[in-house]
Amino acid sequence: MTTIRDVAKLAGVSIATVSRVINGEGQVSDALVSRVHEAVRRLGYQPSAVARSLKTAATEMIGIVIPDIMNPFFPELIRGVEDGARAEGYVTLLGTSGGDAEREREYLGHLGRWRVRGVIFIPGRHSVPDAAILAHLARQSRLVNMDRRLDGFAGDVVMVDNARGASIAARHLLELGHRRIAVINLALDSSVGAERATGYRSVLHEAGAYDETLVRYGAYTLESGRADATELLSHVPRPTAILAGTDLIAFGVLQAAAAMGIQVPRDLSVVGFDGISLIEVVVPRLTTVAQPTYQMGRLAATLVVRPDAEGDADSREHLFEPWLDPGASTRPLS
Amino acid sequence: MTTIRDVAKLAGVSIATVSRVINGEGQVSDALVSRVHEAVRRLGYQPSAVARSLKTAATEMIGIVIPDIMNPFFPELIRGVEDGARAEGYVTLLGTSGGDAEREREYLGHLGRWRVRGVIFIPGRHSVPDAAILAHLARQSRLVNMDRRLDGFAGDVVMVDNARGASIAARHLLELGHRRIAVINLALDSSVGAERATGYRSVLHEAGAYDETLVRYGAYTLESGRADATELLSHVPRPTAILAGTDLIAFGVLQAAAAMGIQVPRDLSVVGFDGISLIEVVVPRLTTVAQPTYQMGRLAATLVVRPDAEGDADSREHLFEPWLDPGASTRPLS
DNA sequence: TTGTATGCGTTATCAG
DNA sequence: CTGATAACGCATACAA
Repeated sequence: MTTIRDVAKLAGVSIATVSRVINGEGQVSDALVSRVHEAVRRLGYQPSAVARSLKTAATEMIGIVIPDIMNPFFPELIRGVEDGARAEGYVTLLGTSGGDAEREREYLGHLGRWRVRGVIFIPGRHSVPDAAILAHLARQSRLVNMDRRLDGFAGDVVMVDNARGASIAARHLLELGHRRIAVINLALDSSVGAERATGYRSVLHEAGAYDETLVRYGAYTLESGRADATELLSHVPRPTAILAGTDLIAFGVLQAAAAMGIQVPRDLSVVGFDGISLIEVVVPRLTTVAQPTYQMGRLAATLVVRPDAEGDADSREHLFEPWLDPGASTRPLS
Repeated sequence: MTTIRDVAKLAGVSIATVSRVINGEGQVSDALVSRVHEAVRRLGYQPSAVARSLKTAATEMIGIVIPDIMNPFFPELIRGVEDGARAEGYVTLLGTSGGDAEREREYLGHLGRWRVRGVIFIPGRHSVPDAAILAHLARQSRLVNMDRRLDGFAGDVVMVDNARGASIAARHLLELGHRRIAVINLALDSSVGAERATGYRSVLHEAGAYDETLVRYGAYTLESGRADATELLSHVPRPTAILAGTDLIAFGVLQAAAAMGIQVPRDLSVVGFDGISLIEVVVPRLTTVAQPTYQMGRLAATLVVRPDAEGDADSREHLFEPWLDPGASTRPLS
């Protein structure tokens, strides 16, 4: 490897001057500046970020730990995070945990040893993250909790208002005249499932349309949604609408309906949650409650690298507003 | 931050001993080993990967630069890469270029300055990567080119046999009796498009079924596929089948067909390419030519961190075999 | 404006 | 077996 010393020698200056030129600090005469630049160019010199970081005790790297990159929600989130990081000159270390607490620990450990500026952490469903590890990470870097709530966590939290979103979805169906409404939600052991459950329930209950026997709790997968839907749609009388806890679950519902010869939206209205871009792909285009996934990722990254930039520094909880994104999978009850 | 010195002091040993214990090297008496471990535990000490890397001149990081993480093909690839890296104790730095040469340069620069062990590079469609940057990267780390061919590149290449895959798709339709076959392929300026084009053409041509007026070249997007399909499907007589250059394009074809009241597969057979997991979501389930995306990612990572592990070190070109993954979007011409 | 010298937290060499 | 100590490549305080 060529080092700053090689550049200095070739340019006939000291390494301090080379450093100054490269970082644009201090006053250096034009003559030396161009000689240094020339030497850098000739040697193809690239300063070592490793050495630089050791000296400055800062890395210009952030980490993100997500449960599952195959879940279409996360690529968009990552895009936001990466753009946010990039805007500040940071690069992103990615770790996918598969929801496994052991792998979460492993990645958080890596991130800590690399002394990243901060970590955006989305815990898996069953993860009981090692409190000590998190505490240590938080001490040396900024920790931002996203999407799924980490209980007992004191730092910044970025997520959508799940209860609000769920109530928007439920209200939409009620306004369309539906009353026999089934719910296929995420299991209650995740904050996402629990919060959405309260949203669905409170609105449906208020309208006298909450039927516990039509409520299911499953996993964040298409298969889970399909299975639950298949069972629910065989009830007599059949539900006229289904509230799906996520878009992926809603896709499963669409499949189940298609397989049973039930036409959406004629015979059944379906509402998803998340607003992943793939809702455009299915037929009929899914009606869903969307969240500003990309923006949330960007905010999380900004919170990590420039915490003061976000106005109300006191507010640790950044709750985003979801909105109804109407598709062709819902229509008035006829 | 707590350093190796703090640990040494608390344990009453030299920093050399602490280092030995942590890395499990050299001979250290049991007594000191446990004293060091105890001190590490008490202080919550985590060795600095930055300092370690400066000393050892190795980082245990690899980089991957992809064009677009929203393209569902890449998350699966990344999963393979990350698992492969993780298996060797490496972490993954992610960069998405948006196909922009400027951002590619930026990320490759970052990766070089971080002295990563190697880089998996998937160039964007129009990228003319700076040869000098690549050469420099290749000198200090291992460079693996994936998916889209980087011309003039001398290192390892990992990709599917595109021509073979395209010919498999074309043959499938021919065997089903189709003759009026349209092709919606990727633009020829990417190696993927060009190679698939030769596969489609040679097989169709041999069967006397190659009709240049039914061939389109577009972008890797659903919209592009939908637009081209809408136009092609208005031809008289209408094509009875469409070869789509990617699954996403095929999704666009399905949408166009649905919008025009053309039933798949009754009135139109559609074959995709890539085998992304979402083919399960659409109705009818897409017939496609699949590639071992995850495995390819794993191999690329292994090639980077342990190049000797892959038997035939002489062969630089790792071409994977695609296969037909039959769905419900194709059927015999009636 | 420029250069010299110190130290960042490790690993590894060399003595003891 | 254990401990001093010298780098690793850079940024920076201090001198000149």
